[in-house]
Amino acid sequence: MDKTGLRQAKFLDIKQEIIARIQNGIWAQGALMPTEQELAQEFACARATVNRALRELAEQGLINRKRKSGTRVNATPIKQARFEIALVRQTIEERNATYRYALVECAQTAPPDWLRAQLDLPKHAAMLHLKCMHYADNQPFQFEERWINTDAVPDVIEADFTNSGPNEWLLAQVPFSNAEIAFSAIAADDEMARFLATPADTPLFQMERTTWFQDKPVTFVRMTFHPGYRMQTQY
Amino acid sequence: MDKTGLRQAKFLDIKQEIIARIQNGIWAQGALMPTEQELAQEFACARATVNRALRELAEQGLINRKRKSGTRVNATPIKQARFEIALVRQTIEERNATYRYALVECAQTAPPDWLRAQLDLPKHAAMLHLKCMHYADNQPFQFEERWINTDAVPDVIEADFTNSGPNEWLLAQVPFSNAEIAFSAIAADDEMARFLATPADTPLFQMERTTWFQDKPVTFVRMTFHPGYRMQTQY
DNA sequence: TAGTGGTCTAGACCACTCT
DNA sequence: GAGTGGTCTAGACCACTAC
Repeated sequence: MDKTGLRQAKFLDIKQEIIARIQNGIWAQGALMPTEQELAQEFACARATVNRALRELAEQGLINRKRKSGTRVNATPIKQARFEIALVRQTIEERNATYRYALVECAQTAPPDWLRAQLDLPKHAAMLHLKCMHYADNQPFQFEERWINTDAVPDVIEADFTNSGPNEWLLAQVPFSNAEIAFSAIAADDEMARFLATPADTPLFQMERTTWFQDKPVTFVRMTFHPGYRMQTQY
Repeated sequence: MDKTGLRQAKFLDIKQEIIARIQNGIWAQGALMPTEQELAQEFACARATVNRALRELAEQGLINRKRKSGTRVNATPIKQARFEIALVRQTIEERNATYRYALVECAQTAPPDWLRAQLDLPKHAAMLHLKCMHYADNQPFQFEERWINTDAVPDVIEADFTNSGPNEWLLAQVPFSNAEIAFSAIAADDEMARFLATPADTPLFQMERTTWFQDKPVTFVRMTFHPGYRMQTQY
């Protein structure tokens, strides 16, 4: 079907049709939908094709599937917003701005207590503590404060962060780790205010990220953005 | 197969194995991976099974697939963070706190200019303008300011928002719409400060959401959270 | 033009869970 | 017990694209 000149995968057609039926109230919220077999008959396709459409809709949170009891339209859709977390460099270059990086500070220290707790580290763990700045068209864009667990990534001691940021280095060394991320609003302290060229106590958007590699804490980073920064997405 | 006592789908095993190989550097970043056929042979399964594993890894952004050229390990993984956007009521009840709602203000007005621009509305559009509060254990949790396009949802004029919030009503009326969402940090103005029981100019976390239903703007909402609020997730 | 991933099929067996 | 979704297979054709 649908050989009308448009070539779209059949399971996408089915997804669209199902969404439309839900939006138009043909299948009400909380209501039971037809079984995969019935839908496969209606759409004249294999059950696997219907299955893929329904599986993706379930992943998006629009429907709820249970063996034996069937597929239901979710009453309160717990929708998910997806944010792409890219390198600052990419974020800036996508805005057609010139990226510039500067290392502010770099030293080996013992972690503060709150960080030891957060990363579940032993008392005398050795860490590398960094501060750096990211600029877009020479305007302050992001202030980055980072701790790296030298136990998890020994090579970091010899790494040179004068010309490129620790994030890019880490991504090359420790690919595809797990992370926990948090967004919040904070007031600029004196240091941030100076680096981000803003008055003290300005509200700033902050992103914190803790990263593990194979259950070993690797790094904690606190990225504070310039005033007015917005994080946006569709869903 | 895989009758070793563990019951996990084979495509999940394959996913894990591939992630492990990437993490251990067996397949380096940017490198070409074996074809689906070769992997199917190695894992002694159908190509469709390998396909599903690789498809999901590609969705997660770990690998990059192109017809004819093959599958590559992504060099700079644009990872995605997923946030679940639920009703305030749910968010609060999940924290085992008691939810309370209060309507502050509700009036039909013309939209301010910036909102007309944002929603692409005609000059004399009619809108419902609402302010309300959400409490957790009687502590201020979220201040909500919302505009609803009465043209898109005429029934809203007769809706009663004294006992439950407009979001719950809208979800029941306009299921599964499209939305755009933005996070930012702002300073509390006098009104917010009073409602959130905080000094003026306190940094606050704010979430703005614009919602469409079938290409028609439905509502714009600005949710401002109590001081110290953090939005968290794993990825 | 040939190789790769993208999709689809018809059928099968299994796991879960409602009754 | 029986019905539903979850997965897998072996094979097929197609679309894209590097060569």
